[in-house]
Amino acid sequence: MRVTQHEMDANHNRIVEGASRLMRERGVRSTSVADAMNEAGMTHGGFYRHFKTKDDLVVEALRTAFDGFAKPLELRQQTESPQAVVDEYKALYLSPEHVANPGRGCPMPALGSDLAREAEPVKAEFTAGLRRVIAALSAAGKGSAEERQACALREIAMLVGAVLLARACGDPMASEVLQACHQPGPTQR
Amino acid sequence: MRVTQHEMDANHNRIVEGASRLMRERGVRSTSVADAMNEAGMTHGGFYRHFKTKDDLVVEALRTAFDGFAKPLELRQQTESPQAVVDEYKALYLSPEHVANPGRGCPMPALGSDLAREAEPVKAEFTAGLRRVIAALSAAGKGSAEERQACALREIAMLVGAVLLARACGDPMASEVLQACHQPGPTQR
DNA sequence: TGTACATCAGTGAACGCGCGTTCACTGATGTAC
DNA sequence: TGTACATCAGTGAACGCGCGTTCACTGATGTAC
Repeated sequence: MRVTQHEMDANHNRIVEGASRLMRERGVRSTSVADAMNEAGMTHGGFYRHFKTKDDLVVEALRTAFDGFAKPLELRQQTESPQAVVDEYKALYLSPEHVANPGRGCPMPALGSDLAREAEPVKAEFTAGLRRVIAALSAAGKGSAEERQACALREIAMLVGAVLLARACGDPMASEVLQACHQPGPTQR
Repeated sequence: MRVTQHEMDANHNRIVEGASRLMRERGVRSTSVADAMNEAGMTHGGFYRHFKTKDDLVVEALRTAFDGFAKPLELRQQTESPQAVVDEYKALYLSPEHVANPGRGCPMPALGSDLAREAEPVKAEFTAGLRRVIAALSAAGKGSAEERQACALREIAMLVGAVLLARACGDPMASEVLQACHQPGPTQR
């Protein structure tokens, strides 16, 4: 039962978006090709009309995850002050809602440990996503471009680490982590 | 071919230590029961003389990983100043060697994303390990115990996030991340 | 615009494989005398 | 200390299951005339 080109594109997007959510929730290895297809309302057999291998899906799903998480940030950047964007991002990132809903959240803490073991194309996509977030957050602050970028990187590392720890610990430690990292204070020394 | 009690204990430790390293390198799901037993020079059939389920091995392997990584830190604490311990830990943590060798490194960035999806006993073990690291690092700095603990937590979150990002990106981004996080500067704002 | 036909998106059975777990078996260990 | 025997750590075959991938098939779509 062949479908129209337009319908096929829509199906493709549904597969990638569903897989992107499932992988952030359950992990890359624990999301099967059949899971991803069922999530899109199809059966596993048609998978290879859309992707050469499962790895291809991982790359597209990662791109989609960064898109969904970075795009709102980039849009807000056009209407708000750089510092306001950073403050809002930080509050959103460290919220209990973000910790509780990895499927709709940042792919870095959700998939980081997994993706560190994946092949080059996946890592390249991850790097591209991180660069987008750095760019969106390094407009604020003072100093040279390099200094502001390093500062943004430190901030991102802390946010990613905080959400990772909060999710791996569970309450009540999760709250302690979020609260500590929400404070504007310096890191040690 | 029954072995002595002493030999059995030694085998148990070899299984746990090997699994601890393999899991940090390949991930929890990608390290099979057979992998862990082969690593200890045995066959998979004997696994259930040592563990009730694979989950039990995960908990023990995680404890061993934290032990190997936190114990040197705690020992140094008895002979050096709190600030020196923190400085050395940070340098070690952000070193390219640590990033390149997850099997002998901190379990938090290596397994964090995985463990966030595991059951309660695993998360409890993770929390206990994190508390050990917090305790070892919160002796330095000034302010109340709560302030020093929050400060240590921010520092740990940044370190964990930095290694996670460095591993998931690969060079040259990895070097950028490590360099930025090594600077003592404040996080954003 | 209408007709004939090649294309191909999606289906569901099948493949070989590795997984966690179970089990009958082996033979050295530990124990009771 | 020596003997007889129950225990049980480790082996390797086997289990049911889900995985990624392949493939013959279906029938609506897109195209050539």
